[in-house]
Amino acid sequence: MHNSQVSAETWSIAELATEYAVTLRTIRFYEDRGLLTPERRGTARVYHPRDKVRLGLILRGKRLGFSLDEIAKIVDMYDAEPGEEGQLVYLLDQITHRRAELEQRRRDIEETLADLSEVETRCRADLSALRWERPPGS
Amino acid sequence: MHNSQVSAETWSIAELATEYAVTLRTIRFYEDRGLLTPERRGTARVYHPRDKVRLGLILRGKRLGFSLDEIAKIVDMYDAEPGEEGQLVYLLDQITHRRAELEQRRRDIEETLADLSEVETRCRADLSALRWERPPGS
DNA sequence: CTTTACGTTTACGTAAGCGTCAAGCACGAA
DNA sequence: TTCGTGCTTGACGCTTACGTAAACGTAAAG
Repeated sequence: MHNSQVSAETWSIAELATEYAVTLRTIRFYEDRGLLTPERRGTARVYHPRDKVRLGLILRGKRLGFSLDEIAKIVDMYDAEPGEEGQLVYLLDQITHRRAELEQRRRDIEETLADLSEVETRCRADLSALRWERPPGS
Repeated sequence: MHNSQVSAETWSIAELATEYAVTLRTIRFYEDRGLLTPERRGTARVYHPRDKVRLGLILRGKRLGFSLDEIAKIVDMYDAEPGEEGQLVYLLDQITHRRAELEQRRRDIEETLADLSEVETRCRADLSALRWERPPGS
């Protein structure tokens, strides 16, 4: 073990890939789209904590069904420099917008979960009905 | 008004399209993928309440970021015939699966909303800081 | 030196989810 | 009959988000 001092400060592409269960291709693709900007050590990519966090955010965004373009905007909000007033106002506006979207999604999820429970109830009823007419052990 | 009696029992493709704010193309595409099966009156499509409900479910599924294939499975669960035991067991399994997915998504949403609140707080702080150093009316 | 592991770029392939014509039927009004 | 309106079926195009080779570089280990 030759890097016990600064260990876990940076990662290779393969390390990130296995940790987040994505392919190398995927990670490179995200870089291509400007979502990740790893350091280069020679030709190889070196990922810093910032990149790792961003990858996590990207994947969470994907689970939420956002497109990479949308994710780019969201993720860039996180490490935006204070900037000028107009920029800040724009950011706050974006936040309001995203929040509304997410709350709609949450409602959709609640509804769908409720529907699933209904289907499940019906399903269990059908099942026990089946087992009545054809008693256990047939 | 010549159809005041059985009105709202069936709909044309255009009616559904405007009501749900999608294009005709989209609706036909969903039919092509087996998600909708409208009646045919001559050459025209006639949509019954069942189709309308399904379209609503499809669009909700889309908002949740499911693919049409996944949506097909989900939606088909809703109006599955009682069927045999194996089928019912399969269905219950699917329900468990979907529920897990949705709950993951809900967690993702909660986290993202929390993050957004953080960014917002930081943003508002930066903003008021700016307005302090450069007092109102500059 | 050769193998092995790990990485690189370039580039074509593909499935999903429609948009966008083009060309034509059906039907009521003028 | 002709027009307009609404609907129909192809069929091609496009973007997104990668998969999948192909062909090559680099560096440590045997």
